[in-house]
Amino acid sequence: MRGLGDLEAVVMDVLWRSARPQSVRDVLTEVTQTRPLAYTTVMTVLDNLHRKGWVSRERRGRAYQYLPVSTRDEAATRALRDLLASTGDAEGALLHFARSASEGESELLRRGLEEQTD
Amino acid sequence: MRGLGDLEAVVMDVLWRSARPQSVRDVLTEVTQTRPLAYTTVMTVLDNLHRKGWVSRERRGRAYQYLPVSTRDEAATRALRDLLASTGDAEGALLHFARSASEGESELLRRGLEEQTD
DNA sequence: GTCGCCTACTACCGGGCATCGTGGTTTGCG
DNA sequence: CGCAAACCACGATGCCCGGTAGTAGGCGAC
Repeated sequence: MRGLGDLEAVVMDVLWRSARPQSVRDVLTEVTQTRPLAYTTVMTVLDNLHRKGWVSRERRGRAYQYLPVSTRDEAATRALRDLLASTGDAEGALLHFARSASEGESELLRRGLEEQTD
Repeated sequence: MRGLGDLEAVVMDVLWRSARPQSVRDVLTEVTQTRPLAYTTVMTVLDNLHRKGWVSRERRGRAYQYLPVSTRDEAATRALRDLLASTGDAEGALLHFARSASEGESELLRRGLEEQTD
């Protein structure tokens, strides 16, 4: 994801997959299944994500509970718009994307356009 | 643009805006209008872009002529797809994007879907 | 009051990018 | 022919960010 490092993305993924706010230990437990990391590493990452505005946190006893500020889809959409804006020709890019969209992509785009929430 | 540094993006922009292949000196002349840079800086950047596969080059006398490997729109579209793939839920993201598309975005998407080139 | 978990703070390293200098080679011109 | 200008290859430096973690200190449980 744009603006996130590898580990940061992994951590955000954990938060997005879980319905409830997660403590550092929760995330550590999850992430350690596939990647051995120190407690403080995960803590630092969560702190950085908080500082950068990706997650909010509230104290629960002595520990923090972290939760994403946006849903995964919202974050992705924002990233898409950022990317488009950075291309120097957002409209050309979007048009070219739609023209070259695959079957599946077209389907999703059409559906989305119909269900439009504006 | 995804995968490019600031200066690299500026240089790619110069290449994309010009119809013909550009030498280091050409790019330097252009870029120096707004940003004082050494010849070798631009040369290094172009060399890096070449190494990373963003541009190709051919010798023209003693100098290289650089030209983009893809059009701006193609590069942007590839970047969009990369980004989607990196979100962890490409379909959800795309759907959410289409649903939340602005007036102008929707217009472009519809047009693109109609003119579809597959 | 001691043990264990938590946070805050700091540190270090590697990689990527911006920036440029030097040295060497080619080429046009006098 | 000989020199200056243009060009390239290579390497060096500095900075910032992200991954990784240790240490110090607080607080709650027992």
